[in-house]
Amino acid sequence: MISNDIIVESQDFNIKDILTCGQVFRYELNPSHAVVHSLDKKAVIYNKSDSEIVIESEDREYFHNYFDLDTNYSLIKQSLADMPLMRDAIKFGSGIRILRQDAYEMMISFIISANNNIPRIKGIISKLTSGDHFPSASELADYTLSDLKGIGLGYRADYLYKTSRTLIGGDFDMQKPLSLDGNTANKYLTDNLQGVGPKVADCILLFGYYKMDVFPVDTWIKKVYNDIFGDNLSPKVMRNKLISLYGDLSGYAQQYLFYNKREQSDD
DNA sequence: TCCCAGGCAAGGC
DNA sequence: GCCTTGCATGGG
Repeated sequence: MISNDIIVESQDFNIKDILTCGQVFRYELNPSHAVVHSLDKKAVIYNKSDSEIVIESEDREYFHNYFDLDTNYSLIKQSLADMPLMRDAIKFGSGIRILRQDAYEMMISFIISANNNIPRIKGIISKLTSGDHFPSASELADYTLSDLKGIGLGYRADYLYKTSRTLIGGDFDMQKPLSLDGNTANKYLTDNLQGVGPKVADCILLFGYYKMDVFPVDTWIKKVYNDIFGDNLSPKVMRNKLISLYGDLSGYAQQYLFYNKREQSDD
């Protein structure tokens, strides 16, 4: 019997960095191991030795792709190292990888994330899922508005109510963003999905469509930007300046910067 | 009590 | 186009 386990070198792979850098909400981080959920699939991750990590699951191929194991993060970090602000951030989050998550799950998760904090986001998503099952769009559409409000969504209940219906309505093309550049894809999402603005759209594109020419600007990135450059620009201008700075590596750069700032600011 | 959290929609200009 | 305002909820 062939094992489904994946063995990964720990060089560019750190469980805590990957799970707590803000890209994924359905995980548990334990001293001895971690568990991560993607749609209805689950993987258990643990350190086998100082140099090796094991990923256990029932779907080796899925999680090979999910953990982006065909991308060389040493090269990415090398390319970013000489760019502004990056050196400390890369050192701090050296084990980050951008997970290739499901686009639909990212839509739901990041609609919930708007003007919200991470523990609460995790709690709400946890209430939406039953066991390991993440609700499909049509299952979400079966919830009444008061059902959704009852799990603490607040005004975001209306966003999920409407967006779930858009997604099952047939006019929205889930594959469309794949063929578009970052800016055009961002517009496609914000034009069609309730509760998806520029920032949430960039998160969906980065984590759900693996597009690197986007730069989610949230409160933490604003702090980073203002710390360094001092000027208080609009999120849109800030985003465009950052993308022109980091180019096709913007998505990676954003995660290192976000993780660094947020963790260093913990009380 | 006020401020904040991976912001967005709507309305006014 | 840009700018302002209101917004549910829970934690500090």
